[in-house]
This record gives sequence, C-alpha cells and structure tokens, in this order.
Amino acid sequence: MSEASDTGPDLQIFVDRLCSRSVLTDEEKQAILDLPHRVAHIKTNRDFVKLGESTDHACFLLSGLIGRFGQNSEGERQITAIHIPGDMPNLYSVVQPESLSALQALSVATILRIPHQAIREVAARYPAVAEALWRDCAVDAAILSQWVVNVGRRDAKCRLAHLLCEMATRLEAVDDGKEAHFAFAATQAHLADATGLTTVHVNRTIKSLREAGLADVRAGRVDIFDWPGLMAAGDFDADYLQRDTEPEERLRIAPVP
Amino acid sequence: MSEASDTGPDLQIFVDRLCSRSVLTDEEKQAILDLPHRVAHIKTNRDFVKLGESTDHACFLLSGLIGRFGQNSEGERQITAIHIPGDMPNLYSVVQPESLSALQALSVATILRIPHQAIREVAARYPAVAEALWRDCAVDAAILSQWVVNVGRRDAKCRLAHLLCEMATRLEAVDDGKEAHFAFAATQAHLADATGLTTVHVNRTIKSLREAGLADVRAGRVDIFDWPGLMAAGDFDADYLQRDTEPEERLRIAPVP
DNA sequence: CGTGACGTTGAAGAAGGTCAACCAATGTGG
DNA sequence: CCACATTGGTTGACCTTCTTCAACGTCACG
Repeated sequence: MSEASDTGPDLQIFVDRLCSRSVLTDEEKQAILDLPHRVAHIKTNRDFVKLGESTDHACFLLSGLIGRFGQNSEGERQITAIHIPGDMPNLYSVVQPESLSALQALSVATILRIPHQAIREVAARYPAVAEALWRDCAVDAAILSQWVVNVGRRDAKCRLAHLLCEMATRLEAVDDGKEAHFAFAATQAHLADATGLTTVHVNRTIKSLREAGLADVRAGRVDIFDWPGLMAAGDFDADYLQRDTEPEERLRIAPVP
Repeated sequence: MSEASDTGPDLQIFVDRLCSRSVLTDEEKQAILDLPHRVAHIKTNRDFVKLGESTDHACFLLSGLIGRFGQNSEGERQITAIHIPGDMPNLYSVVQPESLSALQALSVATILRIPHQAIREVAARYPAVAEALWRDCAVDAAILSQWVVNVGRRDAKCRLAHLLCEMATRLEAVDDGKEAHFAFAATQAHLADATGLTTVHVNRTIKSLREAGLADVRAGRVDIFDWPGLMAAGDFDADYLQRDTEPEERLRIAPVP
C-alpha cells in the first residue's frame, strides 16, 4: 500500500452519488469537494481495515472492489457487502469509529482516506449533508438486509444469481437488453465468502448457471446471457437498491436557502 | 390495533438509550421528549408495517417484541432483526420512507408512532441529535452484519445459541453469574425465521441445547443454565452490541454550548 | 521451469429439509 | 360444560443439498 497527498477532483463522484438520492446546494457540494483526503493503493486480498480496530478516517473507493466482512471463531469469513467505486465502505465509522467489520480488497483498489473530523465538521455545519450521509448508511443497511434474506432463505443457485443481479444493477451493466457483461474481479473463494457457501459448491453452482444458459463468471468478468432469466432464478427485485429515486422524491431535512 | 393520543413521559427511555452512546444537552433531550406521538397497541403476528409501503412516521417500541423481516418470492420470511423495548425498529425510515423491510409483532406490543416530519425538524435544528440518530442506525447495521455472519457461517446449534446470547445481552438479563433467564415471547416458528432454519430443525436444536445443559426455550421464556458455555457454543462476543461505551468515549459532532 | 493461485471434478458423508403423524394447551360456540 | 378447532410443540423416517476431502488441470509469473 502506498500513500500520496492529492487534491484532484476525485470526490466529485461521491458528490454525484449523494445527489442521486439527496438534494444539496452548491455550497454544500463544495464543502464536500473540499474535504481533505489522501490517496492510497491497496493490493489484492489485503485487509486494510482490521476487525475491532479503531479508525480516524473513512474510506472512499475510487477503483477496484472491496469486501466488508465479519468472521466466526474459526476465522471463516462472511462477506456482508461488496463495494464498488463510488461507495464509502465504512461511512458508518464516522459515528462509530470502532470497526465491527473488516475491509478487504478483492482486487487492486484505489481509495481515498478522509479524516472523520473533517466529515464531522461539514455534517455539523450543514444538516442536509448529515442527512445525505445518514441516508447513504440507510441504503447500505437496506442492501445488508437483503443480504440476510439471500443467505438465510435461498438455495445456492438462487443466492448466486441474486448476487450477480445485484452487482450488475449497481454497476449499471444492464440496460433493457437480454444480455450484459461487466468486469468483476472477485474469485470463486470471494463468492463463497459472500454467499455463505464453500468454494467447491460455488464452482458447481456457476457451472449450473452456465449450463442453464443464464450467466457465466470467469476470468474477472461476468457474462449475463439471459437477464430476465437470471433475475427470475435469483428472485431479484431491484427496488431495494433505491436507484430510481426521482428528483421530486428526494428528501431534504432543511429548506434550500 | 387501537390508537390513542398520549403525552406521557414515554419517550424518556428513548432519550436514555440515545444518551448511552451519545452526548446530548438538556435542551436537546427536551426537544426529543417533546416530539409528538401516538400510542398504538399491536396484536401478536400482525404485520403493522408492510413490505414496500411508504410511511410518514417512525415507530418506537414501548413493550413487546417486534421482528423486522424480508422475504423471498415464495413468501418465506427471514427475520433480520428482533427489536426490544427502547428500540426504534424503523428509525432509518426517517431518511428513507419507502420501507424495504416489514415489521411484525412477535407478541402483543405497544408502540409509539412519531411523525417523520417532527424528527426531521429536531434533527435539522440540533446536529448532535441528528448524529445520535445516525449512530443508532449504525449500531443497528452492526447488529445486522453479525446476523449475516450468523446465518451464513454457523451451524444450527451455534446460530441459535448466538441468537439467545444476543437477546440475553440486549435485554440485560445476564450478570456475572452462570445462570440467567428472561421473558421471550417468540415462538419456534419465529426463531426459524430468524435463523434461516425450519421449525422442525429449531425444535431439535433447542432440544440439543437443553440436553447439553446450556439453555432452554419454552413457554415464552428462555432459561440459561450455563452462560459461559452458551457463549462458547454460540461463538458470541458482545462487543458488536456497543453496550459498553464509556462516557469519555462518546462522540459529539458539535461542541456542547 | 517450478511454484502458487485459481478453477474443476468425483466420491462419500453430514447437516438440515420435507412430510407426516401426534400431543398438549387454549379458546370458542352450542 | 362439553365438542371441536387452532396454535405451538415434538418426534420419526426419508431424502436433498451442501460439505469435505482429495486429486488434478491451467495459467501467470519469477
């Protein structure tokens, strides 16, 4: 991992992301863009936030794939969220610095580290920013809820299909067509940790999706052959991702001055 | 379900709960106590917040047990959280009114309904209140993360033991002793929905906990015979519940005036 | 060209699900 | 006050899904 000071316009995608569900004024957007941050490059499979550790900064993912996970006493991992560029994998740490989940790079990744103190100051000054951050955590929790349903109440094939649907939707890899594909660096072992299965069974399950003509996962890439079919197999309904919040539905805690 | 207007000091336990992890001034506490609310009584097994429904108020649980759940396309439920008195089962709805989880009473329950608008006004006016609410959501998400680990990476006996440990800890039913007990109205079917098992297997698993001399669940009550043993069987570490936040560790987003 | 990470496959077994029957407690209407 | 239904809990027999263990293939890279 290397660190370097940087003041590029990197946070713009974070602002865009917040504004997809919240309403911010130009002043508020600028306050976020002005947040101090340092760039860091993370190697594949490196745990860069450890379980139980206290942090004084939050991470913003610029590129790559990050898994958030917990583990049982045998050290077996359970991935609870897969984060994509634009996400803040541990935004919650702003109000809860002791990290109850660990973060692992599933591929090489580039992150920005933003000091909690700076985020807290902006949130204290602009209630609408605090609200937008709180909302981002709420969406994260909604995805987490679905993850529980996925792991608890679906069989292997359905679980994996659901996960692929979720990633395809969040990565905006699907349009109206039947086919789609996207880069996805996670290994079968990562998928096993995410679905609560073994790598062996993930392998067989991928095979069955492939043979059913639904999708294939290989060489860091997911190919979807039959999007409606995959959604059906995965029992997938994209509503929970809250991607379709129309401008007039977006809430704002304080009036726009 | 019956509704009645009420202005008793019911919200005091909510304030106490927030202050166990956050720092609030007397003025801020009073603003929360002054929140308008209506009392409602809910019958057992009634879904009082439905999936996908939009709400304009958050619920505060005064008495009883509430399950938050999602479900798969077959209608099989997966409980993602069990809420106890003092919890706000859908606090997140303040920033995210479309409910992505449903709420079901697991016993007769008494709730207070608090309009979103009122909560939003207090949060906009007092950044520290917004922070405290945000933190409450973060703790809720931390519990949810553990729930994923529980369902994804532990076997039936371990899962159930973990759940009992979590409930015992949150209900403050355990002290330093070996034994403990607490009222717990959930049925075996509810436990099955919570653990992602079938009722039949929950029944057998309870039997095995009983025969191992660890704990028993029956007649709306949990008896713990061997607390250290149950914690070991459930792979349980209470840290994630954030119950031990010392006053000097509590964060505050804005200075105390 | 060896070594390690990742993927693939087969055989055997364990954990948990399914189906079905039955019991005990409680409530209800005649 | 009894006949009956309902809800929650218990148990057995059987079957499916997933795990475990072990071997082997393949590709990238030093």
